[in-house]
Amino acid sequence: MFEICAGAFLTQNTAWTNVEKALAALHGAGLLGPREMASCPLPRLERAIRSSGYFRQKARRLREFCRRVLRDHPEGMEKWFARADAPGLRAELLSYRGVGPETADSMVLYAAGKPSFVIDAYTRRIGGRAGLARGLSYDGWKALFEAALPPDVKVYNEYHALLVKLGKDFCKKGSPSCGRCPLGRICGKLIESRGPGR
DNA sequence: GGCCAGGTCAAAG
DNA sequence: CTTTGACATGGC
Repeated sequence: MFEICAGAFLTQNTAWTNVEKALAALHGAGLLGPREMASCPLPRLERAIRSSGYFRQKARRLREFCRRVLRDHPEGMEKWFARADAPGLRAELLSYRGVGPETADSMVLYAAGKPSFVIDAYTRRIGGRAGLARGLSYDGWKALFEAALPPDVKVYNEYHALLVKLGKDFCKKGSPSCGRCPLGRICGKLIESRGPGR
C-alpha cells in the first residue's frame, strides 16, 4: 500500500530497475512507512532513494506527502483509500506536490484498487503509432480509454500492463516503426486508412 | 559517450 | 494557454 505509493513517486521518468534499488534501500533503512518517512532527516532519505534519480526533489516531495497524509488522514492510508471513491481520491492526490495525473492514477488503481485508467508514455506512443489519436492531453487519452473499457479494476490493470509490455518490447521511442510488434500490421493498416496525421 | 527511462512543476513566451 | 528548462541516476 504505502510501498506502492512510494514506488509511484520514484518511478517518475525513471527506469523501474532503479526504483527497485531505491525501494530496497528504503526497506533496509526502515523507512517504508508514512511515519518513518515523515520524520526522517532529508539527507538520510535522499541517500536511500538516490538510485531513482531526481533524488533531492523526490525526497522532499515524498516526505511532504507523508506529513500531509498523517495530518489530514490520521485514520491511516488504508482506511482513507478504502473509503474514498476513485475520482475523489484522484482529485485529492493531485493536490499534493509531486503528484501529477499519472502518479495519482497509479496510486488509485494499484494502491487503492479503484478503477482509474493510467496513461503513460507507452500508452501514448502506442496509441499514436496505431493512429488512434495524437496530441491529446492526459485527460483526453484517459477519457478515450475509459470510454472504451468497462470501469473494472482488473481490466484497467491488465490492459495497462499489456500496453507497457508492448511498449517495452517493441515500441521504443527512437524507432520510427513498431519493429517486430505483433500489432505492427494492424497499426500499419490503421495509419494508412487514416492518412498522415491522426 | 549519447540517449533513454511507466513525470512534475514553475517560469517564461 | 502552450512551450521550455530543471531535476539526476543507471543501463545499454
